[in-house]
Amino acid sequence: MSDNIKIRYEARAAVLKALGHPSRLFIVDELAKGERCVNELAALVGADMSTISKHLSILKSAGLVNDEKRGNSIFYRLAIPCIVNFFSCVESVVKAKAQAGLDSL
Amino acid sequence: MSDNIKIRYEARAAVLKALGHPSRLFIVDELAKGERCVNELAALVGADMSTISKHLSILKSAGLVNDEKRGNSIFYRLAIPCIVNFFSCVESVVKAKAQAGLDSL
DNA sequence: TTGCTATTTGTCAATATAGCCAAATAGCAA
DNA sequence: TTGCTATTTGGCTATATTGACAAATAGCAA
Repeated sequence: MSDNIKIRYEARAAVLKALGHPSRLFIVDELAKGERCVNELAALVGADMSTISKHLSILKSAGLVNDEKRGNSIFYRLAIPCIVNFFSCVESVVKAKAQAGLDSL
Repeated sequence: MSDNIKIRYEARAAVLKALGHPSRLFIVDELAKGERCVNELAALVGADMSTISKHLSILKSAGLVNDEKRGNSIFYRLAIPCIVNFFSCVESVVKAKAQAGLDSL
């Protein structure tokens, strides 16, 4: 793999890596419904707000979400909504895998 | 997040996590063109065959690839080709991020 | 059998990630 | 100002990942 290609795949992998955590995936799904503040997301996920804040900063670094401060809350929203279109394909992988598991019984 | 929902998001995240590595992403892209054996992929990526083998086992555990032994080679192929459709969206995230970087200069 | 090739698995060190608590920061309200 | 809420950041430990080398396994060919 040449350096150029490597850099390109690293950039793409960073996006997928950011999505590769259950809480972050849940957050993205939630933001697909509309903007949410950190507080709300922390309650929905059921984790410490500092933990959610760090997850959001990972999503933001990956370019997946934007934030906007209003009052003393910070609202996050999806930067690129097409992300959500992929989830049905991911789900088909999960389902095919589950089916393969059943087949082997 | 209820236990049920948590388990569902963990399953989805596992798929995305498997894609969240440059070498594995490259492998998936390569397999989108057709089946390849470990040997070929190791040469293309430029890494030790044992390293590629482990990457492939991660992709396989995630349900993203299948393998078939023929002769003394093992050929891998994509299990669920829709994965590739997502890459254009990932690319748009990467590009938007790059543009945002330029804007801030 | 022996030798050769392809692949996987075990081990290990370096590195990265996750999540909690505590502390720092910022805005609003009294 | 003080206090309250929302959020981020620092520090920490536990855990997971990566990738190389060596060793084990399997199939083919002589």
